[in-house]
Amino acid sequence: MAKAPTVYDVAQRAGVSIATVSRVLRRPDDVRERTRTVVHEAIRELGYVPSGAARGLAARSTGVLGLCFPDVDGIDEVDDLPDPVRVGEAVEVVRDVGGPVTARWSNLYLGEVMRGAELEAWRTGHAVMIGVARGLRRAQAVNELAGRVDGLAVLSKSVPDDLLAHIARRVPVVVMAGPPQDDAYDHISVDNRAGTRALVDHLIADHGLRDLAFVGGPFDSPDAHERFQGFRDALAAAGLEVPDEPAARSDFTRAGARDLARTMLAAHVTGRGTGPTGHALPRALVCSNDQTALGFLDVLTEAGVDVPGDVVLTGFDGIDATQASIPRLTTVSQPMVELGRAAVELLRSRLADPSAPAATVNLPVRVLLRESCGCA
Amino acid sequence: MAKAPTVYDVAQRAGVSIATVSRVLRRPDDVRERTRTVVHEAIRELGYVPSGAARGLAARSTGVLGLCFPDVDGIDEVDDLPDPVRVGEAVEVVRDVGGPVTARWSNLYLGEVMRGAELEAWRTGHAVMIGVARGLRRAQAVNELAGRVDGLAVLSKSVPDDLLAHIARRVPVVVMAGPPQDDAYDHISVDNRAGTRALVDHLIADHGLRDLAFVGGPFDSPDAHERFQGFRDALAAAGLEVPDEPAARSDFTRAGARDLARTMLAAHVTGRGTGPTGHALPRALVCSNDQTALGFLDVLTEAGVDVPGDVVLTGFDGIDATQASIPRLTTVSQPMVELGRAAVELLRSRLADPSAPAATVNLPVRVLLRESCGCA
DNA sequence: TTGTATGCGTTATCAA
DNA sequence: TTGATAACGCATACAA
Repeated sequence: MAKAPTVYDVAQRAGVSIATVSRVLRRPDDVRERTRTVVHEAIRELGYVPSGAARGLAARSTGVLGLCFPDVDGIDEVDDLPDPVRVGEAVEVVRDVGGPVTARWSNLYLGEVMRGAELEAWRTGHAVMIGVARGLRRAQAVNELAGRVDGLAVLSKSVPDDLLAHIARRVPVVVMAGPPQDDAYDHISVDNRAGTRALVDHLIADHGLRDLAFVGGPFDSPDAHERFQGFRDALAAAGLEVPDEPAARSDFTRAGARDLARTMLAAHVTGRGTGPTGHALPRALVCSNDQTALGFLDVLTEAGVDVPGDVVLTGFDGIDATQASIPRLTTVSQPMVELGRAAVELLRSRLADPSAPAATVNLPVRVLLRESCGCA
Repeated sequence: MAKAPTVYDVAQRAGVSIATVSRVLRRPDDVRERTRTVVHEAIRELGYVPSGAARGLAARSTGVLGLCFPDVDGIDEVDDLPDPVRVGEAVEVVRDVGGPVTARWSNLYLGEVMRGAELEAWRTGHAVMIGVARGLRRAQAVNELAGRVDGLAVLSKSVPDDLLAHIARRVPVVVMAGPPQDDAYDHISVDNRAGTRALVDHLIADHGLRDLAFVGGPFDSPDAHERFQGFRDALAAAGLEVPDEPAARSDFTRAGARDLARTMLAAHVTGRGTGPTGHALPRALVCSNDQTALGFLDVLTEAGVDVPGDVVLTGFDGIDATQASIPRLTTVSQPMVELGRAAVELLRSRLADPSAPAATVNLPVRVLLRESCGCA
């Protein structure tokens, strides 16, 4: 890196002015063919690569869009992250005895969202910069990210409100995947409620189920809450009794769901009333996410309860593991890639028309009917 | 976005010079406490966010590291990518009859690499910018990426050699996951050869296998080639006959592997010789990647061939699906997150000492012994 | 079609 | 401890 060549170097070598060099790159049609050739030659000989910083400064636009995610690694401070250990060239041989399959929901989810965003950004000639709001320096990191981009897509809850308000004064912000909210930002949300509603409609109408229970998620999850509302909508529409609260709440993890399932199973087996299977499990368990449903499936299968024969089970999210379970899980798949694409799309239209009123795009979901609800 | 405030605005409001504003942000200790407070107040009132472009220009360093990947979406041109279709709020209900599970190896792989890179970058106060080398404008996109970062980590084969040479004159480049190569770049490679060697050593030593075959990958895959070398190393060390070529070659996809497996199976069943299972399948199939092994597993299981009883099967990569198969697949897991971390690490040391000789870091892999090789 | 000159918003050097 | 002021590398309005 001897010192990167600049427009001046190229101009000198090509025997033209710096303006011409710039033009060759930005508006080739305004330059005589011969000149263009000479300049390109100089560029190639010198190994010239334009400085993005200088360009962004002069053009008042960086051509970069930002993506801000919450931390999913459970790493909060620099100290939490051990220095990488390299065992040299040693190959470790490990007897893998199994155990719970690693839950990589978040990784996959975010990865897909990024993929969609990158795709749409590429399509429109933008670059993408990613940032994770984590740690104590979170504010600074988010701030710097905002300073480097033309627009910022933020995953709901990943940035504190006041910080978000601050950076939103500099760049357009779109919030991804939160509940539709009435603030100053553009929103891109996923139709949790309608998705659950459609799923439960199916259970009631096509499978004739009437004894359904909802397994909720964490209290502070707006997604889980909306899904529960969709559940209630369906019951109400069918004239069934509508519960005020979920029958139980999971923590959205597979392991947590297993514990919950065991507890419920024990209570029912020892307990009150009988159902088709000799105990009072509901005929259908509508779970607020896939991990929860899979955890239940683990326990039910282990206990000899047939799914969907004895208990119908459904999830939400559409993670890969739902295709691999036995039976495969009926679920509602989230448009993860679309989420990223839509965010970038919204950002672009906001950039094009800064004065338009804040918009909310509600992305449709897809109900995937598989074996766990009794569909072939 | 009324027009973002600048240092001048902040300085005026705080009644100080722009130099002081800059200092408050970069070297707070050089500023009197009282002054600091005043400036911070002005910053907050004005909603000031420093311009990354201006900063990068003045400081001659952007604080951003770049990550360049090959396209994995099969999208080559803008026209290949349909405009996103929003069905409004309609929820689509789909009967999912199954079929091959979508192969998302690349996505997951790249996602993990990014995760590692982001983590390490965050740790050291850098931002990460991603770029996919795809389409006709690939050269321009890569060029622009290079112009915006302090260093660039490139996935092997994602950028043409001449282009790479060009941008390497401006920013340090590290090549990820290619074969160790003797060029001017820093490399971070995965120990494909030693990993396969260790795996096959295990099959021979611990399971007493002597009739092993290697299912290769595409001709142009250096990874597949190295793994084959590791296979040969192990056979040679055990005094077994060493083949010059893989017994067969898959295209690294599960579907392709299935076809291949069917062909092989047919040939053997109708054919020459007999083995423990009544036909001449080798006792062990060492596959060059997981998808290939899983495709074989599909077909073998379907044909009633017991794995590992009749045929031992192994893969390479360590994708999630290998934990879900029955039996679970013995494989060699790639250090994907580590790959990203190491790349950023290398970039940093290169930035710190531009004159150091090009280095190659060989990342160790982990052999995961599971049921498909006969381990409990 | 090309060149000149100015400004973009910071950082950093040097004085004060 | 603070303030002037000169880069930084490019885009662009205006002249030629």
